[in-house]
Amino acid sequence: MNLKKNSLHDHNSCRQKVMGAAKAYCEQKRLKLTPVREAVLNMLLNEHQALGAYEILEGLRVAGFSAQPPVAYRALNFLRDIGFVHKIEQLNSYIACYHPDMSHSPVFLICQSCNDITEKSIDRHKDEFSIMADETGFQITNLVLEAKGTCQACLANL
Amino acid sequence: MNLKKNSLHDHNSCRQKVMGAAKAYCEQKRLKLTPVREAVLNMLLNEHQALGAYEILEGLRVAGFSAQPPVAYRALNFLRDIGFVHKIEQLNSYIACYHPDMSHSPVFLICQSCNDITEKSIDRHKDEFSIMADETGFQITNLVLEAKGTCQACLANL
DNA sequence: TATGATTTGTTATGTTATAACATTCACTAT
DNA sequence: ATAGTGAATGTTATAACATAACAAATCATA
Repeated sequence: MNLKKNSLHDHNSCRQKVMGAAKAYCEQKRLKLTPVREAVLNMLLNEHQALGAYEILEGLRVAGFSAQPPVAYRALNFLRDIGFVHKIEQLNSYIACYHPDMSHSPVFLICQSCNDITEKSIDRHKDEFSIMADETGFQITNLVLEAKGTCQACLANL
Repeated sequence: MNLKKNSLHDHNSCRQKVMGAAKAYCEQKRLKLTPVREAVLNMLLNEHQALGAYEILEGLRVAGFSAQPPVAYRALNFLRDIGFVHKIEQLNSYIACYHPDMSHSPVFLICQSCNDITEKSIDRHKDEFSIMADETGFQITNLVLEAKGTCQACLANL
C-alpha cells in the first residue's frame, strides 16, 4: 500500500469518483463496463500504483474470473482505449488514470526510490515535443511521456 | 531498407561518422568497443531503423557470433549506456543514435504507416515536461519521449 | 606470470503478450 | 419469442521479450 498517496488525499472518494466517471462515460458511449473490466479498473484504483498484467490476472483469479492472459489484456486494452488506464511503457505495467481528461496528455514521473508513480497533465500547445512534431508535419495519435528519477520526498531523505 | 531515409542523406558517410564517433568515445573513456558490440552497432547503423533484440541476435548468428539472448542484450545495453543506441519502449526495439549529443534529450516520432522512426532532440530547458518535473522537485535521470502517429510524407499520400 | 576485473559463452528460465478459434451473451428486427 | 448479428469471454497454445546464474576466456597491470 502506498502511504504517501493516501496521506495526500481521500483515496476512497477519489476511487469512487473515477469509477463513477468510467460508468458514466461507458453509458454515454454505449460501451459496456462488464464485470471483468470493472474488476480490473477497481483493482488498479485500489492499488493506486502500476500493476503488471499478470498481477492483474492473479487478482482476477482470486476474484473468481477466468485467469488466462487474454482476459487481463482485453480488459486492460478496453480501459486504455477509453482513457481510464495508461500503460507505463518503461515498466510494462498499467495504472489507473485519475484525470481522464482527453484534452491533456498524461505524463508520468516514476520514482526509482519509492516506486511511486505520479501522473501529471501537460498542455500540448506548450509542449516542445508536440510543437516540434507539428512543425515537422507529423500528426500525433499517441504520446508516451515518461520520466524516471527521484521524487522530491525521496530526495529529501537522502 | 528504408528508401526515404536514404534519399535524404548520404547514408554511408553518416554511418561511418557515427561509428567513428563511437570508437573515439570508447577510446577516450577507456571502454572497449569489442567485435560483438561493434557488430551490433553496425547492424543498427546499416538498417537505419529500429530492430528487435532477436533480429539483432539473428544477425549475430549469421555473422558467426554466439547467438544466445544475453549476447545481444549485453551489447545493446553497453551501447545504450554510452548513448549510441536507444530503446523505443513502445516497440521493444532498438535504434542507433545519429546525434549522440548528451546535452539533449532524444525524442522519437514513430510513423505507423511507413514504420519510419525519426529521432529529434529537444532542449530540456524549453520542454514543458522537464520544466514541470523541475517545479515539482523531481530529479529526472531518464526521459522517454515517444510519439506514434503519421509522418508528413505519409499524410501527403493519403 | 600471478591476479583481479571485464567480457563472453552457455544453460535455463522468467516475463510479457498475442493468435486463433470456440462458446456464450446481449441486443434488435422481424 | 426467436433467429440473426455483433460483442464479449473462455480456452489452448505459442510467440516475443528479457534476465539469472555460473563457467570459461581474455585482458590489463602489478
